[in-house]
Amino acid sequence: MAEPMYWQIAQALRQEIDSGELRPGAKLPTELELRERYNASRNTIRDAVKWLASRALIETRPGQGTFVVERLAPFITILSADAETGLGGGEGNAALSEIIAIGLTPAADPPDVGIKRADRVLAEQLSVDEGAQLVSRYQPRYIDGIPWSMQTSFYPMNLVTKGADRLLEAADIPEGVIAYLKEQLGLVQVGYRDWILVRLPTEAEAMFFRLPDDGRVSVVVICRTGYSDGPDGPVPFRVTMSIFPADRNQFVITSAHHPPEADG
Amino acid sequence: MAEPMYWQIAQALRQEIDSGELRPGAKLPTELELRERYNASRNTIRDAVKWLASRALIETRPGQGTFVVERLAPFITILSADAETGLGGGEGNAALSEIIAIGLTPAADPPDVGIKRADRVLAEQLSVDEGAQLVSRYQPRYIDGIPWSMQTSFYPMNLVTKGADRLLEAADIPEGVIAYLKEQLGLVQVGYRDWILVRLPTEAEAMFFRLPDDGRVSVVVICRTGYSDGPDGPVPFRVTMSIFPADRNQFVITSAHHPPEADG
DNA sequence: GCAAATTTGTTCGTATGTATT
DNA sequence: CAATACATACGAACAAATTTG
Repeated sequence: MAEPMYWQIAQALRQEIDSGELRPGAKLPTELELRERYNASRNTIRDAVKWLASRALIETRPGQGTFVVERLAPFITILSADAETGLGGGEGNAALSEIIAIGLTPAADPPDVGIKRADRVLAEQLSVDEGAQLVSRYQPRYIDGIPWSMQTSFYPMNLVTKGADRLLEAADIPEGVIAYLKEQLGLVQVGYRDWILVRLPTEAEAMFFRLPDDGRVSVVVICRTGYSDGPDGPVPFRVTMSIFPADRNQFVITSAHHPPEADG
Repeated sequence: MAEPMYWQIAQALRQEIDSGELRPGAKLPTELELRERYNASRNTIRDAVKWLASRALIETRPGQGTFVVERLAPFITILSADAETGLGGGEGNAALSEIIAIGLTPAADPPDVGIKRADRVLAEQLSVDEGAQLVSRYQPRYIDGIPWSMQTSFYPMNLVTKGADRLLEAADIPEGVIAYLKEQLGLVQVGYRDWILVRLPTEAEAMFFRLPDDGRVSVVVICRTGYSDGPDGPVPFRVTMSIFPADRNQFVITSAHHPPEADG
């Protein structure tokens, strides 16, 4: 027995889960019962349980027991532009993306509006000086009441001084900011760049999404920079950072012609 | 003291890491030293260390000690088509994506070629019957000798019977399969759909990428379906699944006109 | 190359605290 | 309030990996 005992116990339990003997939502035997079944100490059983819990196969609930996790049906978000319907995958309300909503009702809290100085990354993305004033608009988003994404958009302050006053109002812009800026300033988004990365959630993100306290669920960060046409080429005018829990979100991007029946 | 001791110790150590007192690569005090410093038992110290290790802030090396992790500079992969240079972001050799390579040398092992029956997902993606014969071509990819991605492409068998014999050869197709299929069969990729998700690595993936044994590093799965023009609209002819470790890979997608200086 | 010292990994036992039913 | 179940914390011993002498 080259492998440690807790590992072997974990594999045995995993096999029960994989085989369907223990179905999602099912309660595992208590630590004391497992202690007897595998003839190991309670600490060893706990090590086995932790091995499975850190891989998101089971979860422990103090006072209740240990349960096989129930996989959430993933939300699928369309990131791409449909060439026919326009740029930016449904930037109507959701600035970044549109969900495949079949009987699901997306919602958003009114935005928190603030003024922020550009850090190095934002300054580079928006082609402004580091420390330049930006308008930030933060919105938590929900699907069927479940926290879905945290979205923050940043705009150079000169858009406000040029007349886009509503950027500073802490109220939703129902037609979408892209449409508002077009109407108000004639600013047209001619393209965008998405930058995707995966990292561990901050404490605030873990709290909002109700992620487990350990670091087993990452978040996907999608940072979209929108461009308008300028005299010397494209000029960035908005950066949107959207945060999604990685365990229940997937993304689809289409390029050029694609078939309408597009899901997995 | 509402918070447990191991948590407080973990926070104290995290603060030392965040403040730069403990720099990346630095060795933490040994468990015995921490035991004295915090006046706790070794098991409690170990719980604190585990808390930090599960969040990828530190790593333990048996026989050596505990060290602050050194962040790898992320590889950035371009997923999008540049409208001018053609479809599919440099599908020359790499089927899916091109890396921003500044002095980096990408490489790939010769492909493993196999025949596989389509499972439900592949059958749907490729619009073939479940169980239909597919050619699979698997290639591990490296950057500067470091495992970078695992890439598997699936093609309907009828491409072979129509004349694309080299799909069955266990040899690289240097000009790229897209170019080969165009030359050989006149098959043109007119678009594609990328499907992105994050999940825990399989055992084989963890081994190939040398990921830590615990489940703290996820992988990003990018599933690209390529389409050609058919009499009744686009027809899928290839599915490529690429696996990347989430801790050292980022992705960029551009849409429409975008500025040339595009990185973060 | 080997033996000793160092350091983390595994396993046991025990006691007490906290959350839920 | 009592019972149940997981969480925290202590102590101890031995094993395995690595470095050092």
